[in-house]
Amino acid sequence: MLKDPKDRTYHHGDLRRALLAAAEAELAEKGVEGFTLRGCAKRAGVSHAAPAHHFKDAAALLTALAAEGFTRFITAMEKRRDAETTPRRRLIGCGLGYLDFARANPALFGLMFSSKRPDHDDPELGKVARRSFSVLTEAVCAVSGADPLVDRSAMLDAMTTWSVVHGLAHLSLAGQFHVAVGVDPDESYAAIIGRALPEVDA
Amino acid sequence: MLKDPKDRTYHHGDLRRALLAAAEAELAEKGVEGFTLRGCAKRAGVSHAAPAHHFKDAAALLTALAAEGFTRFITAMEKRRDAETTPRRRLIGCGLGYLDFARANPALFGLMFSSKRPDHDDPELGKVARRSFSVLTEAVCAVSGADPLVDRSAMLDAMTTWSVVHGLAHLSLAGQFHVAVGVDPDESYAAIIGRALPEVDA
DNA sequence: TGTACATCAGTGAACGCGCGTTCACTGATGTAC
DNA sequence: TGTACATCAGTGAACGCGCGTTCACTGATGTAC
Repeated sequence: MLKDPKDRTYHHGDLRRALLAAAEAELAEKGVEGFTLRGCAKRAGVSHAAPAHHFKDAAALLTALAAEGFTRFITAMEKRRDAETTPRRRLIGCGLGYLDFARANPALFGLMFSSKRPDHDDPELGKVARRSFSVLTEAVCAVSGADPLVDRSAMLDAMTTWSVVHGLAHLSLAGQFHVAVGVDPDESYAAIIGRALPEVDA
Repeated sequence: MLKDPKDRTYHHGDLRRALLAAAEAELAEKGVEGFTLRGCAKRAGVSHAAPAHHFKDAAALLTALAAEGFTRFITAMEKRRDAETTPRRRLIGCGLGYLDFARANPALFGLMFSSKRPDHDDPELGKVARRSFSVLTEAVCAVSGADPLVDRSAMLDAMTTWSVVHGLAHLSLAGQFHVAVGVDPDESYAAIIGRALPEVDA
């Protein structure tokens, strides 16, 4: 994460980006509760006063990081979804992408969903978070053929799918499923998501 | 939380219990990330050095609090379960108790499941946490008639139910379902849990 | 192309703050005789 | 029942630490002429 001293210039070039990367590493290493601005600055190789030029405070940095997390989260879901063809398999793909992201970025996932340190009223963060949720609900919609916004049963279907995937992600990260999951987690996870889905097509 | 000064004796009487209560209030007010030992001591009306006689450090206090949370969590599930008669309704009752607890104690729920500050390797905490999980899996078992420990499909059923309830709790606390849930959350929640259940009896 | 200058991004010393921890102490309690 | 004494639980002052924040500064960059 630290720059090569030979590349060292007085001006960093892209400290904002470097701080986001440092923050992510810091988060992974220390956890949300041990996260500090000074630690990020040190990791990015700048003085501890430098971040102030880019982020008002720690909350602002964490808010930006959470937003970046959500865009990567969306990408993870879309990637798995687009590898499938039937609506049902595409929906399960979204769920598996959701779980891929959570397992690959546990600390970031926790920041996005379980921490109060980011400013969840930030419009930018709210926008991208809502967009990520719509990826899942749209996939549910494609299975049931009904719009969750008008059809109550479709809404409950969407909430069910979202809940099972979200719960699976949390419990999996908490290490509750180690034994049960076995060597190929994807297979178990797909079976679990499938169980929570309405039996429309197979 | 502070004692009546007239009751004041040099020895507190039950400072350990008072500290646990103070910690819970402190947690609810400041969040896990803003939780401090000094704040607890102040709230309990003792000097900040007093807690050391009862808890080694903040992690020990939070570990004990999380353990207490799990026992109350178990009670919440059992209460709702025991109000029902059929296995399926008893299982849904467990889930609703799970959600009752999460909504009534959001900060404590977060401490138990999403924080790294308590010592999750503590044997006492591990024991009561495992016991709480078994309440749910036993109820699943009563529905399917199969033992999750031997039957793989029953295991997946248990994981599905647990996941959907856990995800529902998290998302509900995060405020994602406000609009969708309506005036009677229980009815929506029961419908969602029911959707994730195998169709054995009705 | 060269020079002067404004702007910007980073430095490093200093600050006050609240934290956990330590320690000598003191008042209350329990027990032995 | 009374006295002496050990033990225990809480006090309050002191400490060092890392935190966020501030501020005068300085080096790099971009632009006007």
